[in-house]
Parts: sequence; C-alpha cells; structure tokens
Amino acid sequence: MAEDPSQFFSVEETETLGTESTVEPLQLGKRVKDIRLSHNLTLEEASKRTGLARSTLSKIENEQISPTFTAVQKLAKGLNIDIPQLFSSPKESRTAGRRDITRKNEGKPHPTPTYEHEMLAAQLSNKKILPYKTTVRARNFSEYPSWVRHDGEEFMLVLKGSVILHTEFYEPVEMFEGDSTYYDGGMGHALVSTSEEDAEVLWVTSS
Amino acid sequence: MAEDPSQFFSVEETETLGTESTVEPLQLGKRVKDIRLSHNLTLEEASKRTGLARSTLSKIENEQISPTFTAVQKLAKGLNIDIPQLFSSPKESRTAGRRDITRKNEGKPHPTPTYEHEMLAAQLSNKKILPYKTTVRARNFSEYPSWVRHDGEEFMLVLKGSVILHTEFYEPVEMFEGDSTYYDGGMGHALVSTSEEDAEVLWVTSS
DNA sequence: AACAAAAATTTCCTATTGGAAACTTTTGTG
DNA sequence: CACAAAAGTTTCCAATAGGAAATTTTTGTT
Repeated sequence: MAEDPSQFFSVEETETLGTESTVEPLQLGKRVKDIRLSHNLTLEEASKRTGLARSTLSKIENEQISPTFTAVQKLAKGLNIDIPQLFSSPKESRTAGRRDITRKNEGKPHPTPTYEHEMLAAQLSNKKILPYKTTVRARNFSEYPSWVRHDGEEFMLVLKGSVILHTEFYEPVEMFEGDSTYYDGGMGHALVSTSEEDAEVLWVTSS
Repeated sequence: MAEDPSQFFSVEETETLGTESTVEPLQLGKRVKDIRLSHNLTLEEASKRTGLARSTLSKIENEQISPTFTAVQKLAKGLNIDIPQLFSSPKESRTAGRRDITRKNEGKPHPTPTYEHEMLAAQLSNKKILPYKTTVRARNFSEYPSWVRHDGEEFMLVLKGSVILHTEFYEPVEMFEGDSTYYDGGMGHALVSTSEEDAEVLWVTSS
C-alpha cells in the first residue's frame, strides 16, 4: 500500500553493532546435535542423509571445527532444517513467555492522511507478526502518491464496510466484510474505501 | 491452545529431501557483495570491519571458496547483517509477486472437536503468516485434554461473541468482540466460548 | 559384571580455506 | 590518453576443514 503501517511506526529496535568482531557463542554444534537427536538419528544415519562424513558431523557437533558454508548447506538439506532457523538467534524473541491483550479501540493510534492505524499488542516489541486495526479513509486511488514495496508478507481481513484492493500486477478487486487477502509485501498495494462510512480492516504484516 | 490450527493442518509442505545432497546455488557471494556495496564499502574497509583479509572477502564474493561458519559470523557482525537474513532463501517465499483472496466463509475447512478452523489464503504455501478464521465450540476448559506449546507467536482477534482465553502463567481473561491478544506460542493456551452462539475469532500464527 | 554390537570420537591424511603480498584492473585527473 | 592511486584479484603458503579407518565409549543383553 502507499501507506503501510510498518512504514510509519519504527516499531522494532535495530541491533547495535561493534566495529570489532568478537564473535558470539551461538552454539551451532549443540543445535545441530539437538536437531539430529530430535529426529532420532545416529551419526551414521545423519551422515547418509547429509553426505557428510560421520567424523565431520561429530566434529561439528563438538565444536571442534567450523563447518564451511557448503557443509552447513548439506546439513540443512539433509536434516530438513532451514538455515535461517538454524542460526536464528538465541537472543530469543522478547515475546517469550508473554501475553499482551489489547481491548477494542485501545491500540496505539497512528493517523496518516489516508489511513487511521491502530497498532495492536504494542506493549510487545520484536514481534514476528505486526497486527494493526486500520480505518480506511481514502475514497479514491488517486489520493495515493505511489505505492510502496517492502519486505515481508501481508494479510488483510475486512472487518467492516467494503474496500477496493489495488495491487500491482493484479486487477483491483472489491472486498467485503469477512473477505481476506494475503500478498507479497514487495508488490505495490493500496486500499480504498467504497462504503458510506470509513471501512475497517485488520492488517497483519510479517516482520 | 490445546488445539492449535498449526497442529492440525499440515499446511506447508515440508521440503522434500534427497538422500544425496545436491546443494542448491544460493548466491552467498553475490549477496555479500551487494550488501558491501550498498554500504559503500571497499574490500579494504570491509576487511577492517570484519577482520577478514581482503583476499578472503574477494574470494567469498566471487564464490571461489566456501567460507567457514566462523568467517560468516565475522562477516555478519562486521557488516551488520543478521545471519538468518543473510541466508534466507532465494528459493524465496512462494508468495513472491502473488496475491490470494479468500471470500467470506470460503477458506479451507478443518473441523476438530473443539474448534472449527477455516484456513485463509490456503492457495499460498510457505507463508510467513498463517491466518485462520476459527469458530470456538468449546464451552468448558475441561473439554481440552491438555494445552500445547509450539514454536512461533500468535495473534488473535475476537470477531463475534465472547471467549475466555486461558494461557499458562496468566489468569484466564474474558475477551469480547474487537479485543485482541498476542502471545508466545510456547505457552500453553486454549479458548472457550462464553457467548450463546459459538464465538468466532481470527487466529494468526507466525511460521 | 562381561561381552557383543552399536554409536561416537580420534587419528591421520588429503583437500580446501584464509591471509600476506604480488599482481592486475579500474577509476579519475591532468 | 597517459599516469598514478585506488580497488580488486591471484598467487603462494600456512592453517584448518573434511573423509576413511582405527579406536574408544556407550548401550543393551545375558
């Protein structure tokens, strides 16, 4: 959309970085071992699946060597794990063990010319899912300067009224209460209200 | 929840795996180079930041060597990129450039004893966000055998009726139409309808 | 507890990575 | 377009990863 919630809120902090490379632990070996064991595989079996030697696997698990990227790829493929997941931080999500309830109309407001965004679960940071309840004021596609593309994926559900969904590469579609859509955030997109009153939608973007 | 959508649908295909590891391209070198250039760094500067030799960086960028994991860590730290992102697949999300619209009550149904799940955007696989419209039939927490913990995070919005949200570590809370919640999927959780009719919620889980 | 079988680790060797310096290419300035 | 400076690549060697087989440890059975 020309105005996407995630464009307006600086919701998630960015990681700070030192200029010198003290490489953190990130127990790759331990993780690999846990995964292998959780699949109930012996080194021998894991070796067959990954194409890496038993000895190599053992050394990786015991952190005796730093596997090459090629080895990591084989590992990931053979044990059916995806690499991002394999490395994704033990600086785990701040949501761990938490819950946040947002009562109706009590989200964190953020108005823009064409939308009235209300961020839900605003107490929690570093969320994997960013939920907004949004009121669509625009009545005309021309009110949008140009649409924006951004990373991630989006889901939208019409809560009240009706809208026209404009998306790059596709024909505009009218959507009514209860209809929903899912699309690549990388495609330009925008919403226009077609109902008497302003339309309301739930907008969810992946981080 | 005792019954989580993601527990019941085998929604996303699991990657098939050959027993032999023909490792896919994944242009790591190109990516690294793009990132370096986007920061307007010369190899010399990147070398200083990462602690890797100019020559090593060059070879990595030109895919002449497969860096060790240690090297990758230094790279990531020095250039301020996070490793998951660095690797996240150019076998990119099947959502790329796509859009899927689900009309009201036309999701892919999946009934269970206590919930009536309807998966939205079921055409798209490998989604980062998994949206369900769910009818809550349970009237009593005792209908749940035991609650389940799983990876990822969840968002829930009450669409119709009212429910009690049970979550481990927290007191149960009654939620009404328009209320929403966000929580760690790793906490046990379950929903009970408290309205005359079955309650309806939108459930969204991160993949 | 003693033994055999299975699993994991270590050794030893080859292949590949990583770094210093030489070399080549590109950029930009008169 | 010649030249110098900067950027990038290649070479050569030392350090480390990866694989086959030997060795050790663990597991399970009597």
